[in-house]
Amino acid sequence: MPSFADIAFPTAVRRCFTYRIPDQLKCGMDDSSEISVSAGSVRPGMRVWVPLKNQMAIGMVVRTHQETPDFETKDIIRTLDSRPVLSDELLKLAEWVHRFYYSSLGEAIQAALPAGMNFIAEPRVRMAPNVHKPPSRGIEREIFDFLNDLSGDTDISLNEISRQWQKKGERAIDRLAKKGLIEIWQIPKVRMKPQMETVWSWKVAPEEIKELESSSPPKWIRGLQVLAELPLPATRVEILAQPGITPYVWKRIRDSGYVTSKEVPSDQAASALPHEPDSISSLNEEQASVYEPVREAIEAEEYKRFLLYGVTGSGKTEIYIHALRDTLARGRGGLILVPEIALTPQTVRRFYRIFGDQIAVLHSRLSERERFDAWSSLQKGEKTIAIGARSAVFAPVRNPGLIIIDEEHDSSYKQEDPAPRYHARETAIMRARFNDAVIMTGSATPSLVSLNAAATDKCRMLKLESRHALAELPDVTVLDLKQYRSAMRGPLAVPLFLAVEEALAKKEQIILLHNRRGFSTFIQCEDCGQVLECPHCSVSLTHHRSRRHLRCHYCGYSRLMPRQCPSCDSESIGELGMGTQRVEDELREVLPDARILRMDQDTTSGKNAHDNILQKFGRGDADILMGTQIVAKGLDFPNVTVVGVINSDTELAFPSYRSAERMYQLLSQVAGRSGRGSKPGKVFLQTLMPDHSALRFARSHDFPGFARQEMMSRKNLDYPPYSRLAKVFFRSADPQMVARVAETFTGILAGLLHNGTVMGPSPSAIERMNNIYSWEAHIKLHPEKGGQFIERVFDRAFEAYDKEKPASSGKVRITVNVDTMH
DNA sequence: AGCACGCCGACT
DNA sequence: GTCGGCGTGCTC
Repeated sequence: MPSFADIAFPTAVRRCFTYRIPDQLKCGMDDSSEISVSAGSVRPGMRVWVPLKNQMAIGMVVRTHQETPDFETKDIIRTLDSRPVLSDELLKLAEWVHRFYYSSLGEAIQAALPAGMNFIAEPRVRMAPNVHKPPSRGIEREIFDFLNDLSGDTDISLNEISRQWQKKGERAIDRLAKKGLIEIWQIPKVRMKPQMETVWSWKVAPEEIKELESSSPPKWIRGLQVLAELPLPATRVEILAQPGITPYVWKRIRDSGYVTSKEVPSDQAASALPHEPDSISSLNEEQASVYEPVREAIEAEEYKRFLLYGVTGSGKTEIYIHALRDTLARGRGGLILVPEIALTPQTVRRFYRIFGDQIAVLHSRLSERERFDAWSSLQKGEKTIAIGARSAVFAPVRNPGLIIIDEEHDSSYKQEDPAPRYHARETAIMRARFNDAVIMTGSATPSLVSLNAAATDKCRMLKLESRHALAELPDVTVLDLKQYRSAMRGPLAVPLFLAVEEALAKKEQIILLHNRRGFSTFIQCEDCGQVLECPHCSVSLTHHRSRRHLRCHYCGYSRLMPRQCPSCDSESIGELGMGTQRVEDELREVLPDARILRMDQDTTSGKNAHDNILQKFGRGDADILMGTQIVAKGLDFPNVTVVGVINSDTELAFPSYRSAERMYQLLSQVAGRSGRGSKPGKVFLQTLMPDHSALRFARSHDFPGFARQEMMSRKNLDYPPYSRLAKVFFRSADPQMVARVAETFTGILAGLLHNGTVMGPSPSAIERMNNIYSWEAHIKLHPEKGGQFIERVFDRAFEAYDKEKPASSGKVRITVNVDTMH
């Protein structure tokens, strides 16, 4: 009976393709009717090499079956893995992502595989055999000669040709292939193989060595004797480390054929971090009682969801550590997700100290090789805990029994682009369900989505009320900038300025947050009101003072600062808003003796620049750390006693239903930077809107109050968590066509869904970016509806759209973003 | 999404 | 003729 395999490809095509499994690649049944798996047999989770259209491609087997399809099938050529690289569990998770976030299955699978294992085919070219007459002229001749000069039957990647000759080269290659002068074929581009190293062992039997010795010069004999003492196989480095074996002696031993080499996978270098498993601290009374239900759930080995709500410093990490320990004790694995920005050596060290090299760290700053090795060690079961950012939700931890999501409200858990546009928190919840695992999410300012889950018993809320014994919540002062207009010292209102001076005098440290989201320094004409905008993106240009030019932060366009308004020729054009650079300059003027460290995108572009700046500040090499959002994220600086937010309102300038939530989170996080040690902290929030709810509640650290009010306003508007918001995004270089397609497609959606659930379409906030126009529509889905519903709605919409789409609408890209964060 | 194919206008 | 741009349709 023929067998078939459904195969997913890493493209945006949402459906799978069915291939025949040739007999030699089948999983047969043996006599005892147990499945006998022969090497190379096709199983789900393996990558295979198959013909697709008129070329070859790498695909992922997602299902094998006996259902003969009603169309012609092609054969699988061969498998690329000897065993599945994706477990059934992760395959199932990828399928869920594929439905729920409306991505292709291949895209979801790609997200679950480490970089370097991405399934991509590489086209190669070489001379056809027995070609004598070269093409007459032009690029064809040039490329022909180039290939002809390659020695023997050497081949070269098509990419190399494209790099040298660009598009023209690709055309020429096509023609050369048609004439039969060259051959094009593809090989699977398997970038990552396990790291290999060369080891040496005896080629001759030990008895024979004795004989050989007598006829050799004394230097070698000594070398051979030393070598005989060594346990072989050994690496070259190990061998040369022996006294008496000089590089020359080694060369002679090798060349005489006493030894032979082979390639073996190398082990990972041992980690140098401190490991003290016994340093696990016992939980205090409150932590212990909060932890109790978690412990019970871990014991029961069933799906259970917890929301750990506690301010910074209330000891959430201790609870995570205890939960992990109890999970490992039951022979199950653990998964820890943290925001990328929080994935610092400090965080890792804390877990490493207890669990040692049980932990695999999945870091964006690791090399591809290192990430692949970390991934493999989890898959092989050598490591049982994974810690990483968003994409680590797919880490191949075996039999995961516990998933931890720290700072669960953080928006970096949502992947916005490219597809799959998944939310790691929601994906982790599904993974926990599939595995009968416990999931614990934690935050000082939980997302409204999670709070709602707790209110509806989908999740149990656990509260840690008290901050660590010594640390007290800081005093928060709201400074109304309208009242301090004539009492400013540079960018600081007098009370903040005085607090900074006092801290400086006491040799304490200060953090200043200058929020730049939404707008920064822009140039406006005081006569006609014209704002200088980027000619390619409808976004205001940012003034960079140091270079006296204006720059678009989206596309990189730059121009000199004009003397006159380009629209009315008035000379009264000037700066509004304030860039971080200028705040720093003004700060230096009013605080000439303070050592100021600036941290923002401009100063943290280098690879480790971010860590370096934080380390510098941590060591006390600077008094003031000033920067954008980055400075608000979870770091412990015990000597910081004053935190100031220079402009608390800018978050609100960004149009989004989540702006208030984000603003509260930001303010509360930044407030948490103060008073982390034994000294009490002071927080100052400068604002033009002192009555805004986020500020009002932040002043009294009243997150529940803020959440209650925000929840009500969400309910009134039917926004998340009371609905699920999906964004449909339309992009094209043709402004008329985007608008038309957006109208058509949105109309279809409105016909498929209830009244009032489809909003828009409208041009995006940044209508034009890099000369691409974008429109968007938002739809509100019932929050209880799952992936099946989402898939059906959009499948139907696209089906209907295919029938009534206008001519040449193909250049409009339509993307779906379920649970979008903005 | 790619990518080939085929149609069409602009040229050595 | 032939080169290159762009719209259309397909991938088991």
